[in-house]
Formats: sequence, structure tokens, C-alpha cells
Amino acid sequence: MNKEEKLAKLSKALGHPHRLKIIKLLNDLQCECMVGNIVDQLPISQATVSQHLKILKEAGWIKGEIKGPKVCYCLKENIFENYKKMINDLRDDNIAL
Amino acid sequence: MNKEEKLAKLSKALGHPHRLKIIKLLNDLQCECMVGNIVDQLPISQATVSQHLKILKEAGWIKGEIKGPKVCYCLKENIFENYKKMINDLRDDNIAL
DNA sequence: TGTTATAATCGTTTATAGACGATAAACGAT
DNA sequence: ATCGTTTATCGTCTATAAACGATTATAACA
Repeated sequence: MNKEEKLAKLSKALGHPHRLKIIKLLNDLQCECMVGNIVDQLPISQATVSQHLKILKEAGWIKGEIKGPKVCYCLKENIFENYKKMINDLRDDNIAL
Repeated sequence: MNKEEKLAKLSKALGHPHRLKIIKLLNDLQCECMVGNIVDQLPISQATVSQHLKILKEAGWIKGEIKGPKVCYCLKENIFENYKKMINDLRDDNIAL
């Protein structure tokens, strides 16, 4: 997956209000972040939350760590910085169009 | 449309490779930006480009100015800065969850 | 007033996304 | 070994997105 596809995928993953809220939650609850906590905060089913988490994980926003029967999700390190850098690159590297 | 919906819409609009390329083009060709130029640079039809431009416009990334029979598209002023600010807010205002 | 060039819109098709309930899988604790 | 808890996956349905060709609208110009 090239740079452009990666940015598109990250952006697309961000493009849904429920997923934005999940990212906010994971940012606030620094690894108090079991799926159940997220389900409690959103007006959608557990199955749908799980689907959103999968999309966020595949895009590269989050990672999940198995803790017994639970799974603890966290934001990837420096993901906000990396994302903003990719946005900047969009403007700067006028060569590789 | 609230802050979160606006960010979701901006991000979603960014979430397609062809639209990323359009944004790059508009950034590079600072208002040498007729629709025809964009169509030339992309492997898709005029109709589809027009559709993508509509999505980018509705999301708030670009504006279009009618110049005779042509339309000149430009990036909105400070849109990159605004977008990055909204990304930052996602982390910072932990109150309004 | 046609004619041409340009861009938007319409109608359609196919693919992907978002949601759900039901079920399966994983694991800790009886 | 079974049970309860937690999360992922499956199958399905409906809605939205992405693409196209054809058509329409707009405006400059002959």
C-alpha cells in the first residue's frame, strides 16, 4: 500500500462520527479501553462497534491487546503526529503527483 | 452541523485516492485549476470528476468560481490548518465527549 | 440566433458501508 | 467439563458511494 492509499485509508476511517467518538474515548481512557466500555458509550450494538474497531485497526489508528477474555484497545503511538505529517506531505511534495 | 460531524465529513471526503489527487492538484496549480485540467490528470470520466468536486466542495475543502464557461476550483483558505486544528481538538477537549 | 466549449446533473449499475441479531470462539472461574 | 463473560465473525438487509454515458445548462462568440 503506497503513501497515498495509506492516507486515504486513515482519512476514510476517520470519516464516521462513531469512529471519531471511539478515537476520542481511546485517547481519554488511556488503556482503560475494553470493548465493553466503548459499547456503553455508543448508541449502537456490540457487533457494530466491533466492526468499527476492525476498520480503525486495519487503517492503522489503533491496536488491540488480548487481556484474558477481554481486549484492550489503544491508539497507536504517535498516530496523530504521523497523520498530520501525511497531511502536510500532501501539500509539500509537489513532485510525486 | 456540529464540530464532530464537520470533521467526519472533511475526513470522509479525503478518504478517496482520486480526491486526494485533486487536492494535490489544486494545491500545486494555485488557481490554474479548471475542471478540464483535473479531468486530464485522472483516469476517470468528466462526470465522475464533477461528482468528486461536489463532494469536496460540500465537505468544505474547496470552492468553485465561475469564469465564463469554465469553473476555477481552489482550495479554501487555511483549510489545511483548520483541518489539523480539528484533529488536535479531537485529543484536547476531553470535556465534550 | 445558432454554435461550440465547458461543466453539472440525471438515470442507471455495481460495489462498498453500516447496521443488526445470531452464533462462534476464547478464556477465567467454578 | 461446564458455565458465564467478552469479543469477533457470519449472514442479511438497506443505504450510500463510485463509476459511466447521455443529457442539460451556461455562457462566450461567430
